[in-house]
Amino acid sequence: MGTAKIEIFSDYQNNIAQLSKVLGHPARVAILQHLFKINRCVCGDLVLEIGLAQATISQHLKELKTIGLIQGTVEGTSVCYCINPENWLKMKHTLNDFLNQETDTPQCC
Amino acid sequence: MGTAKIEIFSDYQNNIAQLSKVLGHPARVAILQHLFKINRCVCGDLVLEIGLAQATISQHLKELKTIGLIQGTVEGTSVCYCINPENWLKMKHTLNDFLNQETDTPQCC
DNA sequence: AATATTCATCGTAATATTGCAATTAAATAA
DNA sequence: TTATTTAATTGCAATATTACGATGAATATT
Repeated sequence: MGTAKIEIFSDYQNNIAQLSKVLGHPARVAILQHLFKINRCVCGDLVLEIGLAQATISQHLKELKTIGLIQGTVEGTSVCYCINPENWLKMKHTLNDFLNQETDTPQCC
Repeated sequence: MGTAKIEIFSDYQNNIAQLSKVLGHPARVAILQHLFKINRCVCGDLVLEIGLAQATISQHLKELKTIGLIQGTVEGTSVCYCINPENWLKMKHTLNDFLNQETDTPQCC
């Protein structure tokens, strides 16, 4: 128990859920927002920008990196992070496809 | 610890995160998909449709209902669930707004 | 070489989530 | 009334997530 039964769901359903889950924490939303806002690599100041400990930010960055939404390049002692445009676009299309579902006929309740 | 520090984030960031979180489980994605597919109220067969225990489905339905994505009407001994179109649209716009962020200039890494 | 800076990782504590069996509650059917 | 049906709730176990201090690894600076 405690684990989602992903094996009984379709790849599509698991994909939507996985992408949404990564966006399901305000710190990760804030990180992505900041990366878009400054529109370039960020070396380090994310810890100052968001008010969480360095270890915590690093953990959130890892999740964003694992799913491919951001990419990092080592620059000396620091690491530069930025949005991965292709994967962001892919996610956008996938989620849009799901969100655009519409009901043709009126609901009954 | 263990709790997200929602107080240090903006309402917007928390809203995006909250909506995404609800979509962050394949069972809830499957439920929503089914409601859209059959395009009318569902009375009961969700437990058969998804392969999870009745108590588990009920819990997921509660989360979807709490955030307003679905609504339920009592019909005798059973309850009819369907999509809440207005709230679905609101969510769609909110998430689209976030997903449509774009980088004007090329990334540096 | 010694020190400082930056970030990842480890270990740990607190809380949340997932899933189910059992029970309860409410309405209908007999 | 007494079943029967349906869905919510409760209680529990297993796992996941969040957060942070401490440590480690890599590079830069002195």
